[in-house]
Amino acid sequence: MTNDFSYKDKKVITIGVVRDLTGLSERQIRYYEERKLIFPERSSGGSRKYSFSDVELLVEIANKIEDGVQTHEIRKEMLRAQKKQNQDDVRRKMIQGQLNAQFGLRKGPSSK
Amino acid sequence: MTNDFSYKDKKVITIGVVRDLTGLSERQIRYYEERKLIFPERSSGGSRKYSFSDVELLVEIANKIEDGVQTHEIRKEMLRAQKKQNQDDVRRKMIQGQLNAQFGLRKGPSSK
DNA sequence: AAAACCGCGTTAGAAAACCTCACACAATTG
DNA sequence: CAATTGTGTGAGGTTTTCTAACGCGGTTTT
Repeated sequence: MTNDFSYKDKKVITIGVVRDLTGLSERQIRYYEERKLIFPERSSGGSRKYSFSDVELLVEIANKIEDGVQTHEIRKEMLRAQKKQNQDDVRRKMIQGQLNAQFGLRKGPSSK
Repeated sequence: MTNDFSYKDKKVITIGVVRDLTGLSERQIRYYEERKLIFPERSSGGSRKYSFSDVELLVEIANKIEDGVQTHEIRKEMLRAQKKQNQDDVRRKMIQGQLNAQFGLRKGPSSK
C-alpha cells in the first residue's frame, strides 16, 4: 500500500565499492559481519552485496569501535534499538488497523 | 547550497547486478555504452560502475529499441532533451542570481 | 544486388575482484 | 596468566569482468 523500499535499501554494492566508500578494509567489513553487526546478501556465486543503508551503518560501527566500544556491545545496542523499533511499528499498525476498521476504505468503494 | 546528488546518482553498481536488475544481457549493456547512450564510471581496475539512474535509463533504452527505434535515433533524442535541460538550468540560475542580487541573503546576515 | 550497418549471441583468454581459511600479534578483558 | 578482540597478511581457489573477434539474420545504403 504505502510504497516503500527505495534505492537506499537495495543490496547492490560489492565489497570493494563499500571499501572505497567507507575507507574500511575488506577484512574489517567481513569481520563486522562475522560479529553479526551487518547482513549483506549474496550473489548466486557467493559475493556479498550491500545497500547504502549498510554503508552508513558500517561507518557508524567504525566510529563506535574507534571510541573503544566492542562489537559485542554494539550488537546489544542494535538489538535494543531494533526491538524498540518493532514495538513502535506494532503500535502504529494496530492503530492503523483500528482506524481502518472504523472508517473502512478511503475514497469510495474501490475494493482492490 | 541546495544539497543534491542522492544515492540515485552514485555510480556503485557492477555490471552483473545491472544485468540482474534490468534483465538485459551484459552484451547489450556494453553495446549501449559503445553507442554512447550510457556512461558508466570505471574502477581503478577497469570494471564498470553504474548508478540507479543508469539502470532506469537502460530500461528506457531497451524499451525504445524494442519499439524499433535505433540507437542512433535514441542518442539524438537524448542530446535534444539534455540540451533543453541545460537551457532551462541556465534560465533558472539567471533568475536566481537576479533575485539574490536584489534581495541578498535570506534570514539575516549569516555570511557563510 | 552487393556492401554496409544494426543489434545482438557466443567464445576465448586474461585480469580483476572476491571468497574462505589460517596464522600472527598487539592490546584489552576476564 | 589465559582468553578474547580487532585487524593485517598470505595462500589458493572461484567468480566476475574485460576486451577482442567472429557470426548472423535483418535493414539500409549505394
